[in-house]
Amino acid sequence: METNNYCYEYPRPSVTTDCVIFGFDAGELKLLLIERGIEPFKGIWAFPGGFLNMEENSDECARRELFEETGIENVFIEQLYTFSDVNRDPRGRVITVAYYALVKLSDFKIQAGDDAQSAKWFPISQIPSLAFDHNLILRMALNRLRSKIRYQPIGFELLSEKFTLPELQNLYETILEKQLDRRNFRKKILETHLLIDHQESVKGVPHKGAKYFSFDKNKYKTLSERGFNFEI
Amino acid sequence: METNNYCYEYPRPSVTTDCVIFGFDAGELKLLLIERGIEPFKGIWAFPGGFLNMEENSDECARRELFEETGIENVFIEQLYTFSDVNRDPRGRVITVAYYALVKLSDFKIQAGDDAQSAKWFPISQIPSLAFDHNLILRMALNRLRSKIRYQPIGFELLSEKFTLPELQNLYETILEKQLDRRNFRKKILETHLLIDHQESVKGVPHKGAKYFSFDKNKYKTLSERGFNFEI
DNA sequence: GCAAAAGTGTTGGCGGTACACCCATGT
DNA sequence: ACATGGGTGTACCGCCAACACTTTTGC
Repeated sequence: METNNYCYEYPRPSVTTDCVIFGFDAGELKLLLIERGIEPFKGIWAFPGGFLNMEENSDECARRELFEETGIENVFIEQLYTFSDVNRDPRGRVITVAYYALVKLSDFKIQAGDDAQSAKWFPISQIPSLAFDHNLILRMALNRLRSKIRYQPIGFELLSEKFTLPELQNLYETILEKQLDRRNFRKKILETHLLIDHQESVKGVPHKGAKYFSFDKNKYKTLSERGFNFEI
Repeated sequence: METNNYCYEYPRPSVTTDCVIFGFDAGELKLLLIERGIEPFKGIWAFPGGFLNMEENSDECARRELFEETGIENVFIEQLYTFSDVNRDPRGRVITVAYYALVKLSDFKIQAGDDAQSAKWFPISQIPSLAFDHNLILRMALNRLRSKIRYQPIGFELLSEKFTLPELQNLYETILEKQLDRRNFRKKILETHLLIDHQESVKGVPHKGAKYFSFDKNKYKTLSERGFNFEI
Protein backbone atom coordinates (compact mmCIF):
# COMPACT_ATOMS: atom_id res chain seq x y z
CA MET A 1 0.00 0.00 0.00
CA GLU A 2 2.84 2.34 -0.78
CA THR A 3 1.76 3.93 -4.03
CA ASN A 4 -1.19 5.21 -5.96
CA ASN A 5 -0.79 3.33 -9.17
CA TYR A 6 0.00 0.08 -7.46
CA CYS A 7 -2.29 -1.66 -9.88
CA TYR A 8 0.35 -1.54 -12.56
CA GLU A 9 3.18 -2.66 -10.36
CA TYR A 10 1.84 -5.67 -8.57
CA PRO A 11 0.79 -8.89 -10.25
CA ARG A 12 -2.44 -10.09 -8.69
CA PRO A 13 -3.67 -13.53 -7.80
CA SER A 14 -7.15 -14.59 -8.83
CA VAL A 15 -9.61 -14.70 -5.95
CA THR A 16 -12.41 -17.23 -5.60
CA THR A 17 -14.81 -18.35 -2.90
CA ASP A 18 -15.67 -21.98 -2.22
CA CYS A 19 -18.44 -23.20 0.02
CA VAL A 20 -18.61 -26.33 2.14
CA ILE A 21 -22.30 -27.19 2.39
CA PHE A 22 -23.54 -29.21 5.34
CA GLY A 23 -26.91 -30.88 5.56
CA PHE A 24 -28.43 -33.32 8.01
CA ASP A 25 -30.83 -36.11 7.19
CA ALA A 26 -31.76 -39.54 8.47
CA GLY A 27 -29.33 -39.28 11.34
CA GLU A 28 -26.43 -38.46 9.07
CA LEU A 29 -24.35 -35.40 8.37
CA LYS A 30 -24.12 -34.77 4.63
CA LEU A 31 -22.13 -32.68 2.20
CA LEU A 32 -23.21 -31.26 -1.13
CA LEU A 33 -20.51 -31.73 -3.75
CA ILE A 34 -20.28 -30.88 -7.42
CA GLU A 35 -18.59 -33.02 -10.01
CA ARG A 36 -16.22 -30.89 -12.05
CA GLY A 37 -17.03 -30.86 -15.75
CA ILE A 38 -13.71 -29.48 -16.95
CA GLU A 39 -10.03 -29.69 -16.29
CA PRO A 40 -8.28 -29.46 -13.96
CA PHE A 41 -9.73 -32.22 -11.82
CA LYS A 42 -12.37 -33.04 -14.44
CA GLY A 43 -14.72 -35.68 -13.06
CA ILE A 44 -13.53 -35.09 -9.51
CA TRP A 45 -15.87 -33.87 -6.79
CA ALA A 46 -15.37 -30.43 -5.32
CA PHE A 47 -17.12 -27.68 -3.38
CA PRO A 48 -19.13 -25.20 -5.41
CA GLY A 49 -17.45 -21.84 -5.82
CA GLY A 50 -16.13 -19.37 -8.31
CA PHE A 51 -14.46 -16.10 -9.04
CA LEU A 52 -15.05 -12.93 -7.13
CA ASN A 53 -16.68 -10.15 -9.12
CA MET A 54 -15.46 -6.59 -8.79
CA GLU A 55 -18.78 -5.32 -7.47
CA GLU A 56 -19.32 -7.85 -4.67
CA ASN A 57 -17.57 -8.74 -1.44
CA SER A 58 -16.63 -12.30 -0.61
CA ASP A 59 -19.80 -13.00 1.40
CA GLU A 60 -21.91 -11.93 -1.55
CA CYS A 61 -19.77 -13.96 -3.90
CA ALA A 62 -20.14 -17.08 -1.79
CA ARG A 63 -23.92 -16.68 -1.64
CA ARG A 64 -24.15 -15.97 -5.35
CA GLU A 65 -22.08 -18.99 -6.33
CA LEU A 66 -24.00 -21.15 -3.91
CA PHE A 67 -27.26 -20.14 -5.54
CA GLU A 68 -26.01 -20.37 -9.12
CA GLU A 69 -24.52 -23.81 -8.72
CA THR A 70 -27.00 -25.45 -6.37
CA GLY A 71 -30.15 -23.31 -6.15
CA ILE A 72 -29.60 -22.89 -2.42
CA GLU A 73 -30.28 -19.47 -0.94
CA ASN A 74 -31.14 -17.75 2.33
CA VAL A 75 -29.14 -20.11 4.48
CA PHE A 76 -26.62 -19.72 7.28
CA ILE A 77 -23.20 -19.01 5.83
CA GLU A 78 -19.96 -18.03 7.51
CA GLN A 79 -16.40 -17.33 6.42
CA LEU A 80 -14.11 -20.21 7.31
CA TYR A 81 -10.54 -19.45 6.29
CA THR A 82 -8.51 -18.16 3.36
CA PHE A 83 -6.34 -20.63 1.48
CA SER A 84 -3.46 -19.18 -0.44
CA ASP A 85 -0.74 -21.72 -1.04
CA VAL A 86 1.19 -20.95 -4.18
CA ASN A 87 0.50 -24.23 -5.93
CA ARG A 88 -2.98 -25.00 -4.69
CA ASP A 89 -4.44 -24.51 -8.17
CA PRO A 90 -2.59 -25.97 -11.17
CA ARG A 91 -3.91 -23.22 -13.45
CA GLY A 92 -2.03 -20.49 -11.66
CA ARG A 93 -2.14 -18.33 -8.59
CA VAL A 94 -5.56 -18.57 -7.03
CA ILE A 95 -6.44 -17.72 -3.48
CA THR A 96 -9.73 -18.91 -2.08
CA VAL A 97 -11.83 -17.49 0.69
CA ALA A 98 -13.60 -20.58 1.97
CA TYR A 99 -17.07 -20.52 3.55
CA TYR A 100 -19.31 -23.09 5.09
CA ALA A 101 -23.09 -23.19 4.89
CA LEU A 102 -25.68 -24.98 7.00
CA VAL A 103 -28.72 -26.07 5.04
CA LYS A 104 -32.13 -27.30 6.11
CA LEU A 105 -31.99 -30.33 3.87
CA SER A 106 -35.77 -30.64 3.71
CA ASP A 107 -35.92 -27.32 1.86
CA PHE A 108 -33.34 -28.10 -0.79
CA LYS A 109 -33.22 -31.82 -1.24
CA ILE A 110 -34.80 -31.82 -4.66
CA GLN A 111 -33.26 -28.92 -6.48
CA ALA A 112 -29.71 -29.94 -5.84
CA GLY A 113 -30.25 -33.28 -7.49
CA ASP A 114 -31.92 -31.72 -10.54
CA ASP A 115 -29.19 -29.23 -11.20
CA ALA A 116 -27.57 -29.04 -14.61
CA GLN A 117 -24.23 -29.63 -12.99
CA SER A 118 -24.19 -32.93 -11.21
CA ALA A 119 -24.53 -31.95 -7.60
CA LYS A 120 -24.97 -34.69 -5.06
CA TRP A 121 -25.38 -35.06 -1.30
CA PHE A 122 -22.79 -37.40 0.23
CA PRO A 123 -22.92 -38.87 3.72
CA ILE A 124 -19.92 -37.52 5.61
CA SER A 125 -18.62 -41.04 6.03
CA GLN A 126 -18.50 -41.58 2.27
CA ILE A 127 -16.80 -38.48 0.94
CA PRO A 128 -14.62 -39.22 -2.08
CA SER A 129 -11.20 -37.68 -2.49
CA LEU A 130 -11.75 -34.05 -3.49
CA ALA A 131 -10.26 -31.67 -6.03
CA PHE A 132 -7.64 -29.00 -5.24
CA ASP A 133 -6.98 -28.65 -1.50
CA HIS A 134 -10.63 -29.27 -0.73
CA ASN A 135 -9.83 -32.21 1.55
CA LEU A 136 -7.99 -29.77 3.78
CA ILE A 137 -10.81 -27.25 3.56
CA LEU A 138 -13.28 -29.95 4.57
CA ARG A 139 -11.21 -30.90 7.58
CA MET A 140 -11.19 -27.32 8.76
CA ALA A 141 -14.91 -26.91 8.14
CA LEU A 142 -15.70 -30.02 10.15
CA ASN A 143 -13.55 -28.83 13.03
CA ARG A 144 -15.25 -25.47 12.96
CA LEU A 145 -18.71 -27.01 12.92
CA ARG A 146 -17.87 -29.37 15.77
CA SER A 147 -16.52 -26.69 18.03
CA LYS A 148 -18.99 -23.98 17.11
CA ILE A 149 -22.07 -26.10 17.64
CA ARG A 150 -21.14 -26.38 21.31
CA TYR A 151 -21.31 -22.68 22.08
CA GLN A 152 -23.53 -21.19 19.40
CA PRO A 153 -27.05 -22.23 18.48
CA ILE A 154 -26.25 -23.09 14.88
CA GLY A 155 -27.50 -26.67 15.00
CA PHE A 156 -31.01 -25.44 14.30
CA GLU A 157 -29.87 -24.27 10.87
CA LEU A 158 -29.57 -27.92 9.86
CA LEU A 159 -33.09 -28.91 10.91
CA SER A 160 -36.50 -27.96 9.56
CA GLU A 161 -38.14 -24.90 11.02
CA LYS A 162 -40.12 -27.20 13.30
CA PHE A 163 -38.19 -30.06 14.83
CA THR A 164 -38.43 -32.45 17.76
CA LEU A 165 -36.04 -32.77 20.65
CA PRO A 166 -35.04 -36.32 19.67
CA GLU A 167 -34.12 -34.94 16.24
CA LEU A 168 -32.05 -32.18 17.78
CA GLN A 169 -30.32 -34.58 20.13
CA ASN A 170 -29.61 -36.92 17.26
CA LEU A 171 -28.00 -34.01 15.37
CA TYR A 172 -25.75 -33.16 18.30
CA GLU A 173 -24.81 -36.78 18.83
CA THR A 174 -23.92 -37.16 15.18
CA ILE A 175 -21.81 -34.04 14.94
CA LEU A 176 -20.09 -34.43 18.30
CA GLU A 177 -19.71 -38.17 17.74
CA LYS A 178 -20.84 -39.11 21.21
CA GLN A 179 -24.01 -40.26 22.94
CA LEU A 180 -25.87 -37.81 25.16
CA ASP A 181 -28.21 -38.56 28.02
CA ARG A 182 -31.77 -37.82 26.92
CA ARG A 183 -32.99 -36.28 30.18
CA ASN A 184 -29.95 -34.09 30.65
CA PHE A 185 -30.06 -32.94 27.05
CA ARG A 186 -33.75 -31.95 27.26
CA LYS A 187 -33.15 -30.17 30.53
CA LYS A 188 -30.24 -28.14 29.22
CA ILE A 189 -31.99 -27.16 26.01
CA LEU A 190 -35.34 -26.32 27.61
CA GLU A 191 -33.70 -24.35 30.42
CA THR A 192 -32.51 -21.79 27.88
CA HIS A 193 -36.19 -21.00 27.15
CA LEU A 194 -35.22 -20.49 23.54
CA LEU A 195 -37.51 -23.15 22.10
CA ILE A 196 -41.08 -22.39 21.17
CA ASP A 197 -43.44 -25.26 21.97
CA HIS A 198 -45.83 -25.81 19.07
CA GLN A 199 -48.26 -27.91 21.13
CA GLU A 200 -48.27 -30.42 18.35
CA SER A 201 -46.82 -33.86 17.95
CA VAL A 202 -45.48 -36.18 15.29
CA LYS A 203 -48.37 -38.28 13.92
CA GLY A 204 -48.47 -41.67 12.28
CA VAL A 205 -45.67 -43.34 14.17
CA PRO A 206 -46.23 -46.57 16.10
CA HIS A 207 -45.28 -44.94 19.39
CA LYS A 208 -45.75 -41.69 21.24
CA GLY A 209 -45.08 -38.88 18.77
CA ALA A 210 -42.44 -36.32 19.76
CA LYS A 211 -43.49 -32.70 20.23
CA TYR A 212 -42.55 -30.07 17.72
CA PHE A 213 -40.48 -27.04 18.71
CA SER A 214 -38.89 -24.19 16.87
CA PHE A 215 -35.96 -21.99 17.80
CA ASP A 216 -36.71 -18.45 18.93
CA LYS A 217 -34.13 -16.50 16.98
CA ASN A 218 -35.29 -13.09 18.10
CA LYS A 219 -35.19 -14.01 21.75
CA TYR A 220 -31.71 -15.43 21.32
CA LYS A 221 -30.55 -12.23 19.66
CA THR A 222 -31.90 -10.12 22.50
CA LEU A 223 -30.42 -12.38 25.16
CA SER A 224 -27.00 -12.69 23.54
CA GLU A 225 -26.72 -8.92 23.31
CA ARG A 226 -27.16 -8.90 27.07
CA GLY A 227 -24.28 -11.33 27.49
CA PHE A 228 -26.20 -14.60 27.50
CA ASN A 229 -24.17 -17.57 26.31
CA PHE A 230 -25.61 -20.63 24.63
CA GLU A 231 -23.70 -23.76 25.60
CA ILE A 232 -24.32 -27.46 25.24
CA MET B 1 -13.29 -22.05 -12.21
CA GLU B 2 -15.02 -22.88 -15.42
CA THR B 3 -12.31 -22.30 -17.98
CA ASN B 4 -8.61 -22.60 -18.58
CA ASN B 5 -7.83 -19.11 -19.70
CA TYR B 6 -9.76 -17.46 -16.93
CA CYS B 7 -6.92 -15.10 -16.33
CA TYR B 8 -7.93 -13.07 -19.33
CA GLU B 9 -11.60 -13.07 -18.48
CA TYR B 10 -11.75 -12.12 -14.84
CA PRO B 11 -10.62 -8.81 -13.43
CA ARG B 12 -8.72 -9.39 -10.22
CA PRO B 13 -8.65 -7.55 -6.93
CA SER B 14 -5.35 -6.71 -5.30
CA VAL B 15 -4.57 -8.84 -2.29
CA THR B 16 -2.77 -7.65 0.82
CA THR B 17 -2.12 -8.89 4.32
CA ASP B 18 -2.33 -6.70 7.42
CA CYS B 19 -1.20 -7.66 10.87
CA VAL B 20 -2.59 -6.61 14.24
CA ILE B 21 0.34 -6.77 16.64
CA PHE B 22 -0.32 -7.28 20.33
CA GLY B 23 2.20 -6.74 23.08
CA PHE B 24 1.95 -6.69 26.86
CA ASP B 25 3.93 -4.48 29.19
CA ALA B 26 3.49 -2.82 32.55
CA GLY B 27 0.10 -4.37 33.08
CA GLU B 28 -1.20 -3.07 29.79
CA LEU B 29 -2.13 -4.60 26.48
CA LYS B 30 -0.48 -2.71 23.63
CA LEU B 31 -0.69 -2.45 19.87
CA LEU B 32 2.05 -1.65 17.40
CA LEU B 33 0.85 0.83 14.76
CA ILE B 34 2.50 2.49 11.82
CA GLU B 35 1.87 6.04 10.72
CA ARG B 36 1.14 6.12 7.02
CA GLY B 37 3.56 8.26 5.03
CA ILE B 38 1.49 8.53 1.86
CA GLU B 39 -2.07 8.92 0.70
CA PRO B 40 -4.62 7.63 1.22
CA PHE B 41 -4.84 8.12 4.97
CA LYS B 42 -1.50 9.93 5.05
CA GLY B 43 -0.56 10.68 8.65
CA ILE B 44 -3.14 8.22 9.98
CA TRP B 45 -2.15 5.19 12.03
CA ALA B 46 -2.65 1.73 10.59
CA PHE B 47 -1.54 -1.87 10.90
CA PRO B 48 1.57 -2.87 9.02
CA GLY B 49 0.89 -4.86 5.89
CA GLY B 50 1.36 -4.98 2.18
CA PHE B 51 0.83 -6.72 -1.10
CA LEU B 52 1.01 -10.43 -1.59
CA ASN B 53 3.84 -11.60 -3.83
CA MET B 54 3.25 -14.30 -6.40
CA GLU B 55 5.75 -16.68 -4.83
CA GLU B 56 4.47 -16.59 -1.25
CA ASN B 57 1.30 -17.61 0.55
CA SER B 58 -0.53 -15.23 2.84
CA ASP B 59 1.15 -16.52 6.02
CA GLU B 60 4.55 -15.87 4.48
CA CYS B 61 3.43 -12.48 3.26
CA ALA B 62 2.20 -11.48 6.72
CA ARG B 63 5.49 -12.55 8.32
CA ARG B 64 7.54 -10.82 5.65
CA GLU B 65 5.66 -7.55 5.95
CA LEU B 66 5.82 -7.76 9.72
CA PHE B 67 9.59 -8.08 9.57
CA GLU B 68 10.12 -5.45 6.87
CA GLU B 69 8.03 -2.84 8.59
CA THR B 70 8.81 -3.48 12.25
CA GLY B 71 11.81 -5.80 12.51
CA ILE B 72 9.68 -8.34 14.33
CA GLU B 73 10.18 -12.01 13.45
CA ASN B 74 9.71 -15.50 14.83
CA VAL B 75 6.55 -14.69 16.73
CA PHE B 76 3.13 -16.27 17.09
CA ILE B 77 0.97 -15.30 14.15
CA GLU B 78 -2.46 -16.51 13.08
CA GLN B 79 -4.91 -15.74 10.32
CA LEU B 80 -7.83 -13.71 11.60
CA TYR B 81 -10.31 -13.00 8.80
CA THR B 82 -10.47 -11.80 5.23
CA PHE B 83 -11.91 -8.36 4.57
CA SER B 84 -13.25 -7.77 1.13
CA ASP B 85 -15.81 -4.97 1.07
CA VAL B 86 -15.89 -3.27 -2.29
CA ASN B 87 -15.05 0.21 -1.02
CA ARG B 88 -12.74 -0.60 1.84
CA ASP B 89 -9.76 0.95 0.03
CA PRO B 90 -10.23 4.24 -1.82
CA ARG B 91 -7.55 3.33 -4.36
CA GLY B 92 -9.51 0.46 -5.78
CA ARG B 93 -10.48 -3.10 -5.17
CA VAL B 94 -8.25 -4.50 -2.44
CA ILE B 95 -9.01 -7.52 -0.31
CA THR B 96 -7.00 -8.06 2.83
CA VAL B 97 -6.22 -11.24 4.66
CA ALA B 98 -5.83 -10.00 8.23
CA TYR B 99 -3.55 -11.64 10.79
CA TYR B 100 -2.79 -11.05 14.41
CA ALA B 101 0.57 -11.51 16.10
CA LEU B 102 1.52 -11.93 19.74
CA VAL B 103 4.87 -10.42 20.61
CA LYS B 104 7.10 -10.76 23.65
CA LEU B 105 7.49 -7.04 24.06
CA SER B 106 10.77 -7.39 25.91
CA ASP B 107 12.37 -8.78 22.75
CA PHE B 108 11.23 -6.07 20.35
CA LYS B 109 10.65 -2.93 22.34
CA ILE B 110 13.60 -1.06 20.89
CA GLN B 111 13.64 -1.92 17.22
CA ALA B 112 10.09 -0.92 16.62
CA GLY B 113 10.72 2.58 17.91
CA ASP B 114 13.87 2.97 15.81
CA ASP B 115 12.24 1.96 12.57
CA ALA B 116 12.49 4.20 9.55
CA GLN B 117 8.72 4.28 9.38
CA SER B 118 7.29 5.75 12.53
CA ALA B 119 6.07 2.67 14.36
CA LYS B 120 4.80 3.10 17.87
CA TRP B 121 3.34 1.01 20.66
CA PHE B 122 -0.03 2.28 21.87
CA PRO B 123 -1.81 1.20 25.03
CA ILE B 124 -5.05 -0.47 24.01
CA SER B 125 -7.00 2.19 25.84
CA GLN B 126 -5.45 4.95 23.74
CA ILE B 127 -5.76 3.72 20.20
CA PRO B 128 -6.37 6.55 17.73
CA SER B 129 -8.86 6.23 14.93
CA LEU B 130 -7.29 3.99 12.31
CA ALA B 131 -6.97 4.03 8.52
CA PHE B 132 -9.14 1.97 6.15
CA ASP B 133 -11.39 -0.51 7.97
CA HIS B 134 -8.69 -1.16 10.54
CA ASN B 135 -10.96 -0.19 13.43
CA LEU B 136 -13.17 -3.10 12.46
CA ILE B 137 -10.17 -5.41 12.08
CA LEU B 138 -8.98 -4.40 15.52
CA ARG B 139 -12.35 -5.19 17.07
CA MET B 140 -12.28 -8.65 15.56
CA ALA B 141 -8.69 -9.24 16.64
CA LEU B 142 -9.50 -8.26 20.22
CA ASN B 143 -12.49 -10.58 20.29
CA ARG B 144 -10.39 -13.41 18.93
CA LEU B 145 -7.65 -12.81 21.48
CA ARG B 146 -10.13 -12.63 24.36
CA SER B 147 -11.88 -15.84 23.47
CA LYS B 148 -8.83 -17.78 22.37
CA ILE B 149 -6.79 -17.05 25.45
CA ARG B 150 -9.37 -18.95 27.50
CA TYR B 151 -8.93 -22.26 25.77
CA GLN B 152 -5.48 -22.14 24.19
CA PRO B 153 -2.19 -21.40 25.90
CA ILE B 154 -1.34 -18.36 23.80
CA GLY B 155 -0.94 -15.94 26.69
CA PHE B 156 2.64 -17.07 27.11
CA GLU B 157 3.47 -15.62 23.70
CA LEU B 158 3.02 -12.16 25.19
CA LEU B 159 5.41 -12.70 28.11
CA SER B 160 9.16 -13.19 28.26
CA GLU B 161 10.46 -16.72 28.06
CA LYS B 162 10.69 -16.74 31.86
CA PHE B 163 7.80 -15.17 33.69
CA THR B 164 6.20 -15.21 37.13
CA LEU B 165 2.71 -16.34 38.03
CA PRO B 166 1.67 -12.86 39.15
CA GLU B 167 2.73 -11.59 35.70
CA LEU B 168 0.71 -14.28 34.00
CA GLN B 169 -2.31 -13.60 36.15
CA ASN B 170 -2.01 -9.91 35.47
CA LEU B 171 -1.99 -10.66 31.72
CA TYR B 172 -5.16 -12.72 31.98
CA GLU B 173 -6.87 -10.13 34.13
CA THR B 174 -6.00 -7.41 31.66
CA ILE B 175 -7.16 -9.26 28.57
CA LEU B 176 -10.28 -10.74 30.13
CA GLU B 177 -11.02 -7.47 31.93
CA LYS B 178 -11.82 -9.10 35.22
CA GLN B 179 -10.10 -9.88 38.49
CA LEU B 180 -9.12 -13.46 39.23
CA ASP B 181 -8.55 -15.11 42.57
CA ARG B 182 -4.84 -15.63 43.11
CA ARG B 183 -5.08 -19.04 44.77
CA ASN B 184 -7.53 -20.45 42.27
CA PHE B 185 -5.50 -19.12 39.36
CA ARG B 186 -2.25 -20.66 40.60
CA LYS B 187 -3.98 -23.94 41.27
CA LYS B 188 -5.51 -24.14 37.81
CA ILE B 189 -2.31 -23.21 36.02
CA LEU B 190 -0.01 -25.45 38.05
CA GLU B 191 -2.41 -28.39 37.83
CA THR B 192 -1.78 -28.55 34.08
CA HIS B 193 1.90 -29.37 34.85
CA LEU B 194 2.83 -27.33 31.81
CA LEU B 195 5.02 -24.84 33.63
CA ILE B 196 8.69 -25.48 34.24
CA ASP B 197 9.84 -24.20 37.63
CA HIS B 198 13.18 -22.42 37.29
CA GLN B 199 13.93 -22.54 41.03
CA GLU B 200 14.82 -18.89 40.87
CA SER B 201 13.10 -15.75 42.08
CA VAL B 202 12.80 -12.08 41.27
CA LYS B 203 15.55 -10.17 43.07
CA GLY B 204 15.82 -6.58 44.22
CA VAL B 205 12.21 -5.96 45.09
CA PRO B 206 11.20 -4.79 48.56
CA HIS B 207 9.11 -7.88 49.16
CA LYS B 208 9.19 -11.60 48.50
CA GLY B 209 10.28 -12.11 44.92
CA ALA B 210 8.04 -14.23 42.71
CA LYS B 211 9.36 -17.46 41.22
CA TYR B 212 10.21 -17.74 37.56
CA PHE B 213 8.50 -20.29 35.34
CA SER B 214 8.48 -21.03 31.66
CA PHE B 215 5.90 -22.75 29.50
CA ASP B 216 6.64 -26.30 28.35
CA LYS B 217 5.65 -26.11 24.68
CA ASN B 218 6.74 -29.62 23.81
CA LYS B 219 4.79 -31.16 26.64
CA TYR B 220 1.72 -29.18 25.63
CA LYS B 221 2.06 -30.37 22.05
CA THR B 222 2.27 -33.99 23.15
CA LEU B 223 -0.66 -33.66 25.54
CA SER B 224 -2.91 -31.80 23.13
CA GLU B 225 -2.38 -34.49 20.50
CA ARG B 226 -3.76 -36.91 23.05
CA GLY B 227 -6.87 -34.81 23.48
CA PHE B 228 -5.80 -32.66 26.41
CA ASN B 229 -7.53 -29.29 26.59
CA PHE B 230 -6.02 -26.17 28.09
CA GLU B 231 -8.71 -24.07 29.77
CA ILE B 232 -8.67 -21.15 32.14
C1' DG C 1 9.99 -3.54 62.40
C1' DC C 2 7.27 -2.27 58.78
C1' DA C 3 5.39 -2.11 54.25
C1' DA C 4 4.39 -4.68 50.13
C1' DA C 5 3.56 -8.45 47.42
C1' DA C 6 4.07 -13.77 47.15
C1' DG C 7 2.73 -18.01 48.60
C1' DT C 8 -0.47 -21.46 50.57
C1' DG C 9 -5.64 -25.08 51.94
C1' DT C 10 -10.20 -25.68 53.09
C1' DT C 11 -15.14 -25.45 52.67
C1' DG C 12 -19.76 -24.90 50.73
C1' DG C 13 -22.74 -24.56 46.91
C1' DC C 14 -23.94 -25.38 42.37
C1' DG C 15 -24.01 -27.73 38.18
C1' DG C 16 -23.27 -31.80 35.61
C1' DT C 17 -23.81 -36.61 35.26
C1' DA C 18 -25.84 -40.95 36.09
C1' DC C 19 -29.82 -43.52 36.29
C1' DA C 20 -35.29 -46.28 35.81
C1' DC C 21 -39.96 -46.06 35.12
C1' DC C 22 -44.33 -44.64 32.96
C1' DC C 23 -46.81 -42.95 28.73
C1' DA C 24 -48.72 -42.66 24.12
C1' DT C 25 -49.46 -44.73 19.70
C1' DG C 26 -49.96 -48.07 15.64
C1' DT C 27 -50.28 -52.64 14.45
C1' DA D 1 -51.58 -56.64 24.17
C1' DC D 2 -47.30 -55.60 22.67
C1' DA D 3 -43.54 -53.26 20.72
C1' DT D 4 -41.41 -48.89 20.06
C1' DG D 5 -39.67 -44.63 21.20
C1' DG D 6 -41.02 -40.18 24.03
C1' DG D 7 -41.28 -37.96 28.26
C1' DT D 8 -40.09 -37.16 33.20
C1' DG D 9 -37.32 -36.41 38.53
C1' DT D 10 -33.75 -37.31 41.83
C1' DA D 11 -29.34 -38.17 44.10
C1' DC D 12 -24.55 -37.98 44.16
C1' DC D 13 -20.15 -36.34 43.07
C1' DG D 14 -16.75 -33.24 41.45
C1' DC D 15 -15.45 -28.72 40.34
C1' DC D 16 -15.34 -23.92 41.00
C1' DA D 17 -15.63 -19.90 43.81
C1' DA D 18 -14.98 -17.69 48.06
C1' DC D 19 -12.04 -16.71 51.66
C1' DA D 20 -7.37 -15.18 55.59
C1' DC D 21 -3.07 -15.80 57.27
C1' DT D 22 2.00 -16.51 56.88
C1' DT D 23 6.44 -15.61 54.42
C1' DT D 24 10.04 -13.05 52.32
C1' DT D 25 12.55 -8.98 51.28
C1' DG D 26 14.35 -4.06 51.12
C1' DC D 27 14.39 -0.03 53.41
